[in-house]
Amino acid sequence: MSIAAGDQQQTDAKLLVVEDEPNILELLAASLRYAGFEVVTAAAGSDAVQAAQRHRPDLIVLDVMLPDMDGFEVVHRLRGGGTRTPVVFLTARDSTEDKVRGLTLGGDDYVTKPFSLEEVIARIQAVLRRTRGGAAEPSPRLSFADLELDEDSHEVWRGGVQVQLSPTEFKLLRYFMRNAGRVLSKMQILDHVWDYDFRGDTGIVESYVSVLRRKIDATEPHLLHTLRGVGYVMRLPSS
Amino acid sequence: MSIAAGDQQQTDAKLLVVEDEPNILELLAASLRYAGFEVVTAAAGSDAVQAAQRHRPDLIVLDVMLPDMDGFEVVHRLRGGGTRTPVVFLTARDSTEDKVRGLTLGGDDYVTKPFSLEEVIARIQAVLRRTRGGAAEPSPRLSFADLELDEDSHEVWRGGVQVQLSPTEFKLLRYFMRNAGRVLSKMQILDHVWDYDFRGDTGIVESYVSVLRRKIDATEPHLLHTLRGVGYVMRLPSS
DNA sequence: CACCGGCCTGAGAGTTAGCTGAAGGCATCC
DNA sequence: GGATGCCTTCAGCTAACTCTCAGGCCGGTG
Repeated sequence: MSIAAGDQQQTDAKLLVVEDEPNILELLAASLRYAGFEVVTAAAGSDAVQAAQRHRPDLIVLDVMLPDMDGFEVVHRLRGGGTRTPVVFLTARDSTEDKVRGLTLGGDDYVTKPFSLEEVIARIQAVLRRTRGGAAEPSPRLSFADLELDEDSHEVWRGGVQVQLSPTEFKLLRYFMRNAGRVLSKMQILDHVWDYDFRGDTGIVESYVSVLRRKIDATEPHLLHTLRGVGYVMRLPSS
Repeated sequence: MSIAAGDQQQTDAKLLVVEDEPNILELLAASLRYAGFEVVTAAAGSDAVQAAQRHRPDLIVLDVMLPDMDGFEVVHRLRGGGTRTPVVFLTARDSTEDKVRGLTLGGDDYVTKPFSLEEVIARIQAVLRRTRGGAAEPSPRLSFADLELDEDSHEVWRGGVQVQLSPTEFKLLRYFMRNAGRVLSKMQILDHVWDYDFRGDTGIVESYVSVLRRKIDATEPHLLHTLRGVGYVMRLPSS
């Protein structure tokens, strides 16, 4: 898989990632490190509790299904020990979401498998923003040139005019904006914006870039540029 | 990501939460903190009395059934010590309900288990309002655009015309109005508006939003908007 | 300048999220 | 004990979205 160098904006937050499937653990750890996080990992619930006590992470990414105990049990033990570290849960989509309920109460959140890296990183940053900055936060916005994107409300404006985007279009644009000025290959885009189990080819990236251009890049100056044979980049025209 | 920063309007009131079931204590503590309160906890009656004397909370959330002594005994000891801290009782929906009713004359209040967080927070704020602001309080109203909601009388108006809502519809609307401009996921709504033991899925949120739209959002401008794949938001249409 | 590979884009099939009316069950009121 | 209102589930429907594909375009290269 290919990974962007990008996404730093959180100042050195330390994450504990807990996941028993080695491939997914590796995928997460690598890309979260690239995204600027300090990452420690654990593959089982008991290890997770220990690791949390030793490393004192700012946030825990926690698979709900673990071999020895489930994610809720892990949290329960941590909370019993007095720690209130926020958690982002990873949960299967089909699992009856009974037990997931209650997660959105204490500032925690969840992401369903299979996920896209964009999704996970966005959730992690949102939870960190909330827990760090206290409660009364201004809406988190990305902007580039006269493009503006509200991560919370999923609203997008170009030159002050609001634009309607579908969920995938939104994730793609957010990825571009977070990595503005950086060249992104189609493979990279696929790996970050689409779910990790997506089995199509990069043609779909072309399709979505095309739609995105029509929706948010129809006016001068154009911001989304093709680098033939390399990928795409969001930047102001180099005149 | 889309969790509300939520519900602050009480200025830093300090709460003591007393409850012996760890899960419910955790649920309450986390979400009340999240709602902007300062929270200290106790799991038994004796601890509660001590904690009350040490921390001098503005209000106590008190389970009636405790392992060592019941809630009334706790209050009795506190009152004996001269403190007049207001109390919101938590009680099972059974005969003791009557017993609590007698105690709520002095400005206290009670909530029956299983409760919804909206309910608990609303009661806490109502009691704080009464005890802080003295007696002659104006009726507490929420308003957004030409929507108006009276928290005491449970009356609702859209554009000056009164609308009849069922209890659940009312709670749902109040939650939207308290978090106007903020995106709320169906899961969040379920967690806040429905009782914590509700075991259904988020389909019921769709049903109630549908009804609410018919009752309070049939006229322009529409205030309740769907963000596909994300949740709902109450706001004025953007352009 | 002709060819080739990469890229663009619109159309269409298939899938899913969300909306809504209907109906059963439960509690409450008269 | 019947009637009413409310909660909850469900199924049919619609609109929106995802993804694929094919035909055409464009740029680079021989």
